Parts: sequence; C-alpha cells; structure tokens
Amino acid sequence: MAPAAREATRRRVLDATVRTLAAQGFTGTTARSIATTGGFAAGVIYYHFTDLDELFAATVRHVSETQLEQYRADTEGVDSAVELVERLRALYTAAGADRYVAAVQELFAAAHASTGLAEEVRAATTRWQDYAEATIRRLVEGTPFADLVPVREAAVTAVAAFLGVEMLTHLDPGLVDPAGLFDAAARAAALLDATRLL
Amino acid sequence: MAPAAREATRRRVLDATVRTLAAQGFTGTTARSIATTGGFAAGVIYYHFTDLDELFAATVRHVSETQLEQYRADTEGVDSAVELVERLRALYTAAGADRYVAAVQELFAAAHASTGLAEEVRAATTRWQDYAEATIRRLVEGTPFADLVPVREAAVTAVAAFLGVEMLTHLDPGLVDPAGLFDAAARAAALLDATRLL
Amino acid sequence: MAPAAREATRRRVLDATVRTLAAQGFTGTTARSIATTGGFAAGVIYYHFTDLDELFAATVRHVSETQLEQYRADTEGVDSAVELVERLRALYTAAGADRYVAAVQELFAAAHASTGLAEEVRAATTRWQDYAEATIRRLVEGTPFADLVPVREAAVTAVAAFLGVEMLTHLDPGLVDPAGLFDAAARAAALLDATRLL
Amino acid sequence: MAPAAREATRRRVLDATVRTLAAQGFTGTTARSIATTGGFAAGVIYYHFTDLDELFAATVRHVSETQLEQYRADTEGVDSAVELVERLRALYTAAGADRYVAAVQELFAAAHASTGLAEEVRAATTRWQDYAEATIRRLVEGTPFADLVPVREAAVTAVAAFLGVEMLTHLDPGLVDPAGLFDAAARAAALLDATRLL
DNA sequence: TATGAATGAGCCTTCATTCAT
DNA sequence: AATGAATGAAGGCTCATTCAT
Repeated sequence: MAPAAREATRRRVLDATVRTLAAQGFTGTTARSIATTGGFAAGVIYYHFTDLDELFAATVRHVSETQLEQYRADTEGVDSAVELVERLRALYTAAGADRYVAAVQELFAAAHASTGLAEEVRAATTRWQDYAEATIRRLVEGTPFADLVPVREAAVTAVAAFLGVEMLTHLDPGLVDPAGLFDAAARAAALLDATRLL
Repeated sequence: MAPAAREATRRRVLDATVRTLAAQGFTGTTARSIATTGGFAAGVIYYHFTDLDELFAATVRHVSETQLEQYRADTEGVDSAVELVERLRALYTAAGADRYVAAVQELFAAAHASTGLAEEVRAATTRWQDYAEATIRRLVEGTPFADLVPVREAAVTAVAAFLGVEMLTHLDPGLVDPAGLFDAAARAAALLDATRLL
Repeated sequence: MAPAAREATRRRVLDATVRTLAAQGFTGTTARSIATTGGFAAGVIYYHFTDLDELFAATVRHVSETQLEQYRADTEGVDSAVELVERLRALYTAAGADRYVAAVQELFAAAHASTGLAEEVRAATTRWQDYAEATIRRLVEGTPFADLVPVREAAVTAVAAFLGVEMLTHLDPGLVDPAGLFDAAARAAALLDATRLL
Repeated sequence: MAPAAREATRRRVLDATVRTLAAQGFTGTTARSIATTGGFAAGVIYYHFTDLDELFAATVRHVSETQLEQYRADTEGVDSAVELVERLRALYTAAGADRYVAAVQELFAAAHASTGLAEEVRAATTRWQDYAEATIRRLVEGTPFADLVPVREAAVTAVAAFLGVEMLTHLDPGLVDPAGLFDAAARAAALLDATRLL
C-alpha cells in the first residue's frame, strides 16, 4: 500500500476522533467508540498512534493548526474592526467548523497533568493567544485606544472567552447565543472604526 | 443517627468530591478516589446519593450556590467599578476559593447530554449569568454607556471568560495571569468610574 | 464480613491459581481462567492482589513455603538414606502434591527479569537449596563420603534435577518415571547406609 | 527466488527466534518481537511457517539437532570420565552456545499439551536421553559400577538436571554456578577413572 | 518473495454499583 | 449508618494472523 494510503487512514482516524469528541464528549470517546464512528477496527488506532494520549495530542495539533491557518488566511491584513467581525463570523459559522471547535474544546477541558495532550494544548493555546494579540494590536492601532488597551491581556481573555462560550454552547445551545454575541461585537466594532477616522 | 449527623456525613462526601475534583480532575474522580480523599468507605456515597451523577449534580449546586451567595453578599450595592473589581479580586483570591472554582470548572466541562449533572450545570450557569447581568447593569447605570452596552451579552461573555480562564489556569498557570487580568480590569474600571462623574 | 472471610477468599484465589497453572500451564493462566477455575468474578483477584504478578509471587511463596515446611517436618532428624528416600517418596506421591509441584515449576519457568515473581522464585530457590544442603550433609556425615562430596554443589544439582524432572513429567509422563528414579535412589541409599556401619 | 535463498530466509527467521527467546523469554517472544530482532516484516514468518507453533517446533528441532550433533562429534569415543567432563565443559562454554541453550530451555518450559511444539520437544528429549545413556554406559563400562549404576535412570536425571540448571541460571546467575558444578564433576570423574585402572 | 496495513479476539485492569453484615 | 467484599461491564492495549500489493 502506498504511503499515501497510510496517511489517508491516519486522517480517517483523526476525523473519527473529532466526530466522536463532538458527539459524545471526552468521556464518551474511547478507542472503541472512535472505531465505531470511523467504521474501522479499534486496533487500527494503535497501528497509527502509540496510544490514545498520542491520538488526542495529534488531534489537537491537527485541528488547531488547520483552523488557525484558516483564521490567519481569512483575517490577514484586515484592519477594519467591522470587517474583522464579519470575517470571524463567517469562519465560525462555516460548514463543519462547529465540530472542530467542539472537539478542541473537549480536549482542552480534558487536558491534565504531564500528558502529551496537555503539552500540545499548551502549545496550541499560546499560538492562538499570539494570533489574537497580533490581530487586536492591528485593530487598535491608529485609534485613541492604542495606548489604553492592554493588548496581551485582551488577547488572553478573548481566547478564554471563546473556549468558555464553546463549553456552554455545547452543553446547552440555549445558554449562549453566539449570533447575538457577534451582533453585539459588530456594533462595538463600528464604534471603534469610527474613532479611527479622527 | 440524628438527622444532623446524616447531614454532616453528606457534607463530608461533598467536600471530598470537591477536593478530589480539584486535585485529580474529573477523569480521576471515581467513587474510590473520593472515598480515599474523604477517608470513608466508597459505599457511603451510595447511601447518601443515588449514583455518581447525582453526587456531581449536588456538588455543582452546593458549591455554586455557596459561592454565589458569597459573591452576592460581598458585591451587594457596590456601584463603583473600581470597588467592584477589588471585591471580586478578594473573593477570587480568598483562601480555599481556588479549589471550589477548580471543582466547578471540571464539572462544567464534563457535563454532557441529559444527565442530572447537566441539568444542574445549566441552572447554575443561568444564575451566574443573571448575577453578572444585574451587576453590570448597576455599573453602567449613570454612565454614557448605559444605553450602549448590551448588558446580557456582556454578562454571558463574562461568565464564559471566567470559565475559560479557569480552564487554562488549571491546565498551566503560565498560560493566564489572573492577577494581571484584575489589574487591567482595575484600570478599565477607573476609566468607567470617571465617566460617571460627568 | 469477618477478617477470616477475607483470608478465606484469598486462599480460594491462590488455590484456583495453583489448579489453573497445573492444568493449563503459565500461558493459559489468565485472570479469566483463574476466575473460571475458582468460580468467582475476575475482579476478585484485584481486590485481594495488586496485579497478576503479585498473585503469582504470592502463589510461589505460599506453595513453596507450605511444601518446604512439610518436607522439613517429615525429614527432620532422618539420617538414614534409605529412610530419607522413603520419606521423600511419600511426600512426592502424597495426594495433591503433584498439583503444587506442577504449579511451582510453571512459575519458576516463567519467572523473568525484575518482576515480583522473579524475586520470590529466587528466594524460594535458595531456601530449597539450603534445605537440600542440610539434608545431604546429615546423610554423608559419618560415612567415607563426608569429605569427598561437595555438599553445596550436590544440593544445587538436586534442586535443579527436581525441577527438570517436573518439567519433563508435566510435558509427557512417558519421558521420566519418577517411581523408577525413587527405586534407583533407594538402591544407592542402601549402599550409602552400608558404608556408615563401618 | 532460488530455493537456496528461500532456505536462507528460513534460517534468518529461526535465528531471530533463538535470539529473541534468549533475550526476552518465551512470553516476550511474539511475531512482532522476532521480526524486530531479525529486521524483517512479521509477515515473513507466515510465509515460511504455518504459525508460531510450527516456528517454535522447527526451532526446537533445529537447535536441538545442531547441538546434539556437535555433542556427539566432540564426545565420540571418549571413555575417560575426566576427558568427557572437559569436552562437555568446552561445549557448554563455546561461543554462542548459551544462547541456544537458553532458547531451547524456554521452549521446553513452554511446551504444553498437544501442540506441535510439544511433539518436537518430546522427540528432542528422547534423543538427548539416548545420547546421555550411551555416553554414561561407555563411561561405567570396565569399572566396578558397570552393574551398579542404573544407566537409563542416570541419563534421564542428567538431562533433567541440565534443564533445571539452565532454568535457574537464566533466572539468576547467582543461584547456580555451572563452572563450580563442572569442577565438582571433574573431581568425581577422576575418582571414577581411577577405579578403571584396577 | 516480502511488506505493511488491517482485523478480531483476548488479556489485564479499573470502575460503578450492590449487598450482606 | 457504615463497611468491605464481590460482581459484571467496559476500556486500553497487544497479538497472531490475513491479505492486497
């Protein structure tokens, strides 16, 4: 079998892991349930990954990296807050995105102690915080807030809020209304952009 | 045994559950590990609670309610943002508070589907959101932001951010610096309070 | 349940382990097969022993110690070789003895590396070698062989031969004829005893 | 591929099996571990042998036969006990011999029931017993022991003792001192040879 | 002939839960 | 009211074996 096939199967396992995490949560995501979701034998997992910890770590890395690239590409150079909010809304509501977010949130919440998963989650968190920081900095530049807003703190809070929103949304869609939050953000963005004209 | 004694044991179990959740995370919190933490036989749990789900649900309710009362009491009538931030900081850094927060965050993250735990978490979330909403409303009243800030959305986001910060802090204290966030909040609060004088 | 009950169950597990080892060999002795033999749930094993390694180690110690005491008691003070051989024959052919010997031989053969089992097997081996040495020394004392026979080497070889005979007997009763070996030993013993009269 | 090449691969598998048995014991000798030792894919094993049982049977036969030929060649016609002991010592300490002995002992200990391995072990045992019998008979001929020593029993015991010594040596080199046993045997051999001069 | 991907069974161990005492 | 023994159901992981290439 060609190496491409190997990689293809690895992807199938990662994909099944994401789907299972989104559907059953971390607790319900076992080697067996992943295999059932993906339609393969549980043994396959261990052929491609050392153990579940490694699989989860790889999943975090894969999903987080893929999404982050997407976010970077779609928000690159955007310096209008209004425009940014719309881009983020589009990314957030893109087909299939909810599943990735749900899976990552589950893994973030389950990461503990000195496992490989925890290591990967730490790294992913930092990367998202850095991305958020750069983006926020770009936004406030040229506005009266440039020197007022503590950018790093804002970025850190934004990432945390995003995770928290996901956690609650996933638990009960009635608890948080992401669309409403985007709307509110849009209004705030308009105000921010207005200050830039000065 | 008198009802008082019965209640005392129930408390011991709840307390052991909180301590175990904080120390070992949801995954590491089993009937056995709770019993070990509390120094009682695992069977005791089933004498006071139907099953682990009920115990977890009761834990969320107990801790959330206790904390919320504390928060309400300590921030009642506070309408200065600066003062509020300091009160919150005190509550957050109070002795033992970290354990409660950690336990609750674990249970929030683990809640799924139609379990009794999920039900209780939903209820607790709503209560906190309501508390946050009332508090924020009090803050912005009498300021130019009164009609600008979407209070409910802000409250919902605040609760989510709080949970997210806890999740990350618990994973790696290096990822988020709560003290720094309080400092930043304090500065923003000062600005807000300044607008009220007008 | 009284502590006596606990000990009784421990015995049942040990006994089932011996029987399974004798019947299926080390490879066929799994937690499940032991449980089936003993008529209890596999989980019981882990309630009384940390893991299979500890169970096997305890089995070696228990059986080896029990048998060795029996051997010591029944050959104490015997200084006639002929008498000794008959005592040993009786011990060897005693009801149930074959099962104990088979089990111990399996565990000796399976012991490897730095496991708890290996540790226990080492200790048991030394005790049997010491017993054999003391016994042989008593036999040759007062005979012309007293200074000729390297007692320790003879003891070590005797223990090894015993294990080897068991290994082969267990594999195929046709390969070795223990009864014939006892007969031959009896004849040699007669010669030895004869030299003592001088 | 030419038959010679086929045979060469078969040899590589057998050799890898011996090395793995010696290094990891029977329990640690799996299709995977053998393949790793030999540097080939696990599937190769099944191309040359029906299953692991057949591989093990072939290994016993191969090693046992090879060694036995060596022993026969090197002790042929030797009728001095002293000389014999030295020849055996040389064979025993020959480079690489320990590995063969260890592998065979592992397989002897693991053989059970009606497997192909058991069959082969039985056959090998008989051949070694026959060899030992012939050799011992040659030794005692012409000595006063000729009619005293039960040759078959002695041979059977010798083979058993050899296996037992190997088992213990392999477990812990401190339990038995093969060199010391050879020394003791040499002294006994000298005595035996002395009686032949009469 | 040889490889590596895949499968399904089975093993060790843990865990929630029950129950006799 | 509390304990500790016991159970049965998973769960993670390994392994012998098969098979397409």
